[in-house]
Amino acid sequence: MTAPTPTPPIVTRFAPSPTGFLHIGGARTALFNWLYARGRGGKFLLRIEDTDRARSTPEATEAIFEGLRWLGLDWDGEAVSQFERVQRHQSAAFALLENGNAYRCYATQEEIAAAREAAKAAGRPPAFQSPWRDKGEADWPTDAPYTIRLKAPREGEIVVMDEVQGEVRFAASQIDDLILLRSDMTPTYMLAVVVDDHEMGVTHVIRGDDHLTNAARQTAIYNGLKWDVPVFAHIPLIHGPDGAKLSKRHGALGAHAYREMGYLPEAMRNYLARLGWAHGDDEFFTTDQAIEWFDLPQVGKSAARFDFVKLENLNGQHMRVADDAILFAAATELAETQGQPITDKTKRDQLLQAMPGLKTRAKTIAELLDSAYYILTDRPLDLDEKSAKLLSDEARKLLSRLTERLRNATEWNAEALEENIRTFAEEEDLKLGKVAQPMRAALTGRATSPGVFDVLATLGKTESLARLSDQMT
RNA sequence: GCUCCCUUCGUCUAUCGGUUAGGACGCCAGAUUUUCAUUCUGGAAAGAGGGGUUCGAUUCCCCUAGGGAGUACCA
Repeated sequence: MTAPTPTPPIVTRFAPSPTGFLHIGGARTALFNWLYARGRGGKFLLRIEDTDRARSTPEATEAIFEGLRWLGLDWDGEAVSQFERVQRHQSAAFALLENGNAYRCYATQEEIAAAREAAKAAGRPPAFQSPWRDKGEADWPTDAPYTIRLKAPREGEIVVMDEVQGEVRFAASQIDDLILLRSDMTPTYMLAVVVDDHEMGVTHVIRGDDHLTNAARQTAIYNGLKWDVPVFAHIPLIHGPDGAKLSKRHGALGAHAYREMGYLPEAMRNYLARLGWAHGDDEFFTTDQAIEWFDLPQVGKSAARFDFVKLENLNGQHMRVADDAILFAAATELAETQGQPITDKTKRDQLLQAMPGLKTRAKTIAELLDSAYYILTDRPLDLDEKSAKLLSDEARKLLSRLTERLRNATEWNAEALEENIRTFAEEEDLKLGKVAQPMRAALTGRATSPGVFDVLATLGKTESLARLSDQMT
């Protein structure tokens, strides 16, 4: 079933501009590139598009690295800075000038704006048609600033072969003579991307479908340079729960935000991969499976809405099967970023020990930490409303009888304690719940918790008896 | 305005002309249970609208509507 591997190794890339954190849409684009490369023994490169000096910051670059690292999306080699490659971009522009596929344009911005207005009013495509396109050196004014524009084809059409969108055709009239080098001779994005992708050996450009029309423009540049056009795959954007473009209000948060909400990287990868891509009926899968299964033709063409509820469910499923040690590490780390590091050795041990009971009850690490409340706080416990209600006078009397009995217990593990307490309930002629609930309230300060016998076991005899006694007086 | 893309349960999706239109999340009901979860059963829930093509369309074509993207000396 697997397609024959093409001879040139596959190279994909992720090329964010460092103007903010790694948002969720970018993370998914990176994931798709990563999955595609990793599934085919290819390379996944990272390029920082920092040519906009005013908006690019080193902090943002670092945030992107961190987000990618947290998600486990490792890139090959050093990250490339686009800004540092301006000379390469310029020489490509000059090459285009020399082979007749670009020209000097002396049109001022006012002239261009006026021409655009006129075209728009006449209902024509607003693509600016420069009068300098066919002028020669003899016509050039001296000392006037100029830009270098691509001499895009005027006739025919540009066809973009896209692995996701299929064959997309653009009339040449739609593609204007885009600027390659600005009047200060700095390269534009359109040029820089083409040059960098080509020189980095990128074979597959997988990016958001907001770049689909750019693919046509860039194809014109590739053609002018006589370079092979890479395989394009324009994936649909992610929308917010309301169907509108993803904004900060919804899920357009940085990767760090998801981390702080207590999501596991493994679950994020699973959810993000599943958003806009499917492998039959598979919903819950590992990253290795995603690497094995992922392919471009299966990517859907329509935008998907970001659904936190489903993410939570998936995260819960991954937590249930995760190693206790991994969950422990994530929980202690989260506690630390919340400013409440868990330093006490006993508590750390108890947290790890209680993990099997905690992980089936939480959908996020944050929830897990919350339900580990009974481990993390010191006595005397604050009782919440429901647990206070469970501790009626009658219940307290019952508990004091039970406490006496437990004082004599020789074996302090969940199984032995369960047997012991079940016997006690029978002797009292009570259903187990009548004993378990008040006990849970005294032990945890809440009406819900992991199994009480497990709670008893993790807390240990001394602490358990102390907490029970706290409620006796 | 112009160009391009998209449209199956509320949401994410499967289906590659013939299915009782499948799965998952969420929701409802039930079972298990010391609480809460987990787990397990069952249920409600979809092909935007209109034309074609065809023996037969969710599937292919066209139109309409709705949504999205692009249209910069931003990236």
